[in-house]
Amino acid sequence: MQNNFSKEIKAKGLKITKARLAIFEILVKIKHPETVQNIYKKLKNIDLVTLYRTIGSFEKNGLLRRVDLHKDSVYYEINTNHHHHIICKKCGVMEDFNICDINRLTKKITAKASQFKIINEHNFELFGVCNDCVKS
Amino acid sequence: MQNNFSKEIKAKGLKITKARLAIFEILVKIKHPETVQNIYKKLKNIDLVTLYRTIGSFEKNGLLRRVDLHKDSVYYEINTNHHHHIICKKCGVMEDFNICDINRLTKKITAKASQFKIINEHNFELFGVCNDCVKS
DNA sequence: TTTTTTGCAAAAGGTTTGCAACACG
DNA sequence: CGTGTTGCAAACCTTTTGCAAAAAA
Repeated sequence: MQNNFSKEIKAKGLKITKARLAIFEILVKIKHPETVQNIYKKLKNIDLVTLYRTIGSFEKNGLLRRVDLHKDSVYYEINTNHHHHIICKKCGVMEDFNICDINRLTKKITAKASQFKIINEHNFELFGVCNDCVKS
Repeated sequence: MQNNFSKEIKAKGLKITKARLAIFEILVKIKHPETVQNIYKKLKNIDLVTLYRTIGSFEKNGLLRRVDLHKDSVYYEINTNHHHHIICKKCGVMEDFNICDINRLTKKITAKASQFKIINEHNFELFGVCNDCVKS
């Protein structure tokens, strides 16, 4: 059982399985953050429990990023092309951006922090009102 | 029924009630982000359902911030003294920081964004390993 | 063949809803 | 007094757990 995504999964020390390949493929395709339930809807013949377990292990291994969009559910996104999101509080529309200056900021922050020198992950999402919702 | 917190609540157009004052007071005291369940434990004679509804309305009215710490539950924090958090991925210890350059960043970001000019909220949390956990 | 992963059923949590009683202003 | 808020019970939805069968290496 081999395809384009086997390498990424194997590189994390995980076994290649039908479920993992299918889930990884969906995540690569959708690009945008998505809920577990919506990922599940796109899956065929994979149990919801397996999806939860797979997402858990993908997240732990850094294949997946968890994104907080201040919505009811948790969203997950494939962890490539480092970027963040602006979310419209009115209609929910989303746009990506890639300015985040994280290196410069973490340097400044760790210089001041008393308990931390090592920072290796970050959340950064913006919320506002999209141009369409401003008009109406 | 009046105390120090009546003003803040009234300013948002909410009625002053026993539940709202009690919940607001707890949130002011704990300062750190906290789960609904833990806030509930500190409450007396207030139903969990009322707590959920109150948190919902406080959040909508900007009295409360929701903070994503990449843990199982959602955390809430009183929305004063703008700051963010560094969380240790190993032991969960948390430290505040207040460098975030949000104004400079949102200017750069909205200049490039195609669908957004107005940004009025943001998430920004860092994750790393605290100095104690590095040693052990 | 050994170890990990999966599916199913069921349990456990967390959050929301409907409705009648109550309290604020 | 009218409207918004609360408490209770129950529903609902999400996520986790245990265990036996199946699959990967």
